[in-house]
Amino acid sequence: MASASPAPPRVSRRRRAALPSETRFDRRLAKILTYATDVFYEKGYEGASMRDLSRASGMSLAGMYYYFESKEKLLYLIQKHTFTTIVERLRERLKDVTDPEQRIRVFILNHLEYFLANQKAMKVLSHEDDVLKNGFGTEIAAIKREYYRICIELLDNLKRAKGLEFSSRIAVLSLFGMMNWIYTWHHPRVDADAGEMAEQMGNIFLQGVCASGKAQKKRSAN
Amino acid sequence: MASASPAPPRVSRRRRAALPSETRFDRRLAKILTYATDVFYEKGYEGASMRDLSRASGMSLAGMYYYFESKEKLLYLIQKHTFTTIVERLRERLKDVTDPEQRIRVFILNHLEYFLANQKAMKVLSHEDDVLKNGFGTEIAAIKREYYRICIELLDNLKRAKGLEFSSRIAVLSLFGMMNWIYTWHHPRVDADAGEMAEQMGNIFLQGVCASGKAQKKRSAN
DNA sequence: ATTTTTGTCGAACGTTCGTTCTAATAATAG
DNA sequence: CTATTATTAGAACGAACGTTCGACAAAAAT
Repeated sequence: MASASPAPPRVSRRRRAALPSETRFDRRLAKILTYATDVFYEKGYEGASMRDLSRASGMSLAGMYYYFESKEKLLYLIQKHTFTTIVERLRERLKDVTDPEQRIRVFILNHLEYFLANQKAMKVLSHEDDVLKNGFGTEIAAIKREYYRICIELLDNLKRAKGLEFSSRIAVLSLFGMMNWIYTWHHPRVDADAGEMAEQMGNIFLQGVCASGKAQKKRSAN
Repeated sequence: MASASPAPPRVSRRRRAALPSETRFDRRLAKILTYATDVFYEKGYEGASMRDLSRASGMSLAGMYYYFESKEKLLYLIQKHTFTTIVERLRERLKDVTDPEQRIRVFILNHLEYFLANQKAMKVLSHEDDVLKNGFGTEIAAIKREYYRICIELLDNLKRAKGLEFSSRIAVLSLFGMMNWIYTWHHPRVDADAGEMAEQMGNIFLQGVCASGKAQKKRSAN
């Protein structure tokens, strides 16, 4: 498996890379990724076998390996695509907003909207956080760190604008916890949609950090 | 494997259930549970093999099955013990406090203190949430629902006492998210201890729900 | 001292795992 | 219509899986 395998014939990947920019290969691979996401969502990465994945995709076990070289790479592709997309969309949305508080609300809304619209993929991203090894793992970790950085900066801006004082790290990670935990309990039938959820979590979080950040020393309140 | 196996000799479990109330068997089993928790923490339930567990326990593969009848039962024992203990301690602590806000702070402190003192077990409880099937699964789910109920009641009391209005469900599950997510990021060397963490998360959450629950209709704030 | 019980182990069971070989088909091009 | 390339599948690989068996040592009871 490791070292230099003597056979380079496989791994053609992109056809001629010419015009259509989305080859049949790419489209089929994307389909497989979707089916695989379903299976990983239901059984977890370790619990899902390649045979489960092939059955769900309607493709033979061997046929799968024409599209990707290992189960681990498959998980990597899912995570990379999901995470890249959510960061992309966030950057787009942040362009329109300047108010520090609103920018945080945009962050929360973007996260929850994408999370609930792609719940399965986001569970696979959140839950199978530390299963990728070596190169794959570090690449996903880098995107994660970047996403974290963005949120920290948004919060630091709010602190500066409002003269607040609190630990950005704990606040941000608490916020991530609130949002990411959703995959364990949200049911579209009974729970509110992303907009409503973002409103409420935004309220709790923003009023929380604003109020608690104001009092340098503890106040007895009333 | 299924059906009525002809051999009833195994499954003696508790020795004579008499005086010492903690037999050698129980003590050895508890040790194994601790080692197993470490392994599940590192590799996940599906990713950890019985051979991994036997190696960590310093006991032969076959020897393990003298103490429990399956890998799933082992996970069940870990989760049950962990969850039961945290609820027990909570009940004890709540006896001393009557103020609704303080009771919620007690809840948070109890959760975080136990979480950080037993981080591995708590990850195994949080992360391997839906892997137990049938009887095992429903029993753990029942404790979880009970724990959730307690928290909802604490929050409803606060709402009544302060005349607040917000969704208890979203608030509680947000709080659980904040707290449980810790297992993904908390490092004892760099992050604060449970008391400090409970203080800060308690601030964010309580000020958050209090402030956001006061305004029935949205205010433009400033 | 010997029987019974309690604890432990090496070896193996049958099954499933991720992956690969080989060869046959479908699509595309000349 | 052939040559070529992209795509699929059957069968098998060795390794690892959870679990069980039967024999055996240590401890406790008689």
